[in-house]
Amino acid sequence: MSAGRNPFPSVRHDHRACVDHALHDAETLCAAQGLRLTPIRRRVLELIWQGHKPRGAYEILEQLAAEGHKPSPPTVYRALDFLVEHRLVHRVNSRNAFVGCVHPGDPHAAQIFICDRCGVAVEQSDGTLQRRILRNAQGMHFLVREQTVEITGICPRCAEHQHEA
Amino acid sequence: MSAGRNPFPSVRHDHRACVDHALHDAETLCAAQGLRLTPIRRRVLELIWQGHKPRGAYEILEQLAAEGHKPSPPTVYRALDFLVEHRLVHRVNSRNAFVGCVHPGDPHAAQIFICDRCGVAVEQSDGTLQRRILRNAQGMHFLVREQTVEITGICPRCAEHQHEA
DNA sequence: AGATGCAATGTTATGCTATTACATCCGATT
DNA sequence: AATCGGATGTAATAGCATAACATTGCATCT
Ligand SMILES: [Zn+2]
Ligand SMILES: [Zn+2]
Ligand SMILES: [Zn+2]
Ligand SMILES: [Zn+2]
Repeated sequence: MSAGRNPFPSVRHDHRACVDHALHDAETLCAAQGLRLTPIRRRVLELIWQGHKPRGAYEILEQLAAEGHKPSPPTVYRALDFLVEHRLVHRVNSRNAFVGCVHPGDPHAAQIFICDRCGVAVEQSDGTLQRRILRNAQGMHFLVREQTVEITGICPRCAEHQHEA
Repeated sequence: MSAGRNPFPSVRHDHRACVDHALHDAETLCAAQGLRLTPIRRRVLELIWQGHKPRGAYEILEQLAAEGHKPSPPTVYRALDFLVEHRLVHRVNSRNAFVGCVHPGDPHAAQIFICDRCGVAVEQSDGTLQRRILRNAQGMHFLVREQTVEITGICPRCAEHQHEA
C-alpha cells in the first residue's frame, strides 16, 4: 500500500503493487478454500482496487461496459456478493460502495476511515475497540453478528493541501 | 423507554410515554434554539417514534399518504434532513432508515445496536469507545467529522424467544 | 396597506442503488 | 449421453434519494 508509517496512501506510492498483491491474495485464498475466482469476480475485484476509494456497483458496471462486456446489475452485484461474503472486499454502508479489504479472508471487524474531500478510505482493525463493542453488547445481552464502524473526516493528505491553498 | 435495567424495550413498556417524551423534548429544543418544528416535521418525528425500529423514508411517506396528506419524497426527506441536522433522529446507514435519538440535541457519537430478527434498534453512547476511535484517528492524523457505529445481531428479547420455540 | 424577503412546502422529473424471477450456459460426475 | 449444480445472462421492477423550479405564507420595512 504505502511506504510511510501513515496508512494513508501517498500519491506516489506504487499502486500497481497494491493491485497485484490484492489479486494474488485473492487467488491464493480462493484456491485454498475451493472457491472459484471467475473472470468476472476477478475483474470486479481488480476494478475495486483501481484506487483506494470505495467504488459503487454502477461505477463498476459502467467501467465493465466501457470495456465491451455490458453486464447487467445482477451480474455485478453477484460478483460483489461473492467478494463480500468471502471477505475480499468491505461494503461501505455510509457510501453504498465497496472497498478492497487489506486482510482478505480474515474474519475481522474493520474500522474504515473515509476522507470527505478525496474519498480515500483506509481500514484499521483495533482489537481493543472491537472487544469494547462486544463487551458493551454483552452488557445488554445482545448477540453480535456484525459490526460496522465508519469514520468520516479529512485525511492527512487533504489536511496538508488545505493549508497550502 | 423501558422499565428494566436492560435498554432493550420490553413488549409491555408504556410506549406512548416514549413518544410523548420525544415530542416534548423536540418542542423544548426547537423553542430554545429558535427552530421551527413545523407540522410536517413534528408528524415525521412522531411516525419515526411509532416504535423503536428504524423507519425508511418511503415507509413514512406511505403512512402520511394513508392519512390523506400525499406528500412527495422531497417533503419527507426535507423533514428528515431537519431532524437529523438538529440531532432529533439518527440515520441508520446499514438500513437506509431513521430512528429516534434518545439524547436529542446533544452532539454525541452513538453506537446503534440493531436486531436482525425484530428490527428494534437501541442507542448507546460509550465515551470510552468514542475516545478510542478519536485516538486511533489522531494516530494517523485523520480529522474526524462523524463516526458511524452500527452493530447487528440478536436482541435479548429475540434470544429468549429463540429457546422457547 | 403594499412591497419585499426568506424559509418552508409543493411539484415534476430523474438519478442512483438493489433485487426478483426466470432462462441459459458450462463443466463435473455418473 | 444424461444429470446436476453453480455461474452467468436478461428483463423487469422495487427501493432510496435528489435536482430544479414553482408556490405559499409569514415577518419586516416603507
Ligand atoms: Zn495503492
Ligand atoms: Zn483526503
Ligand atoms: Zn418505547
Ligand atoms: Zn429482536
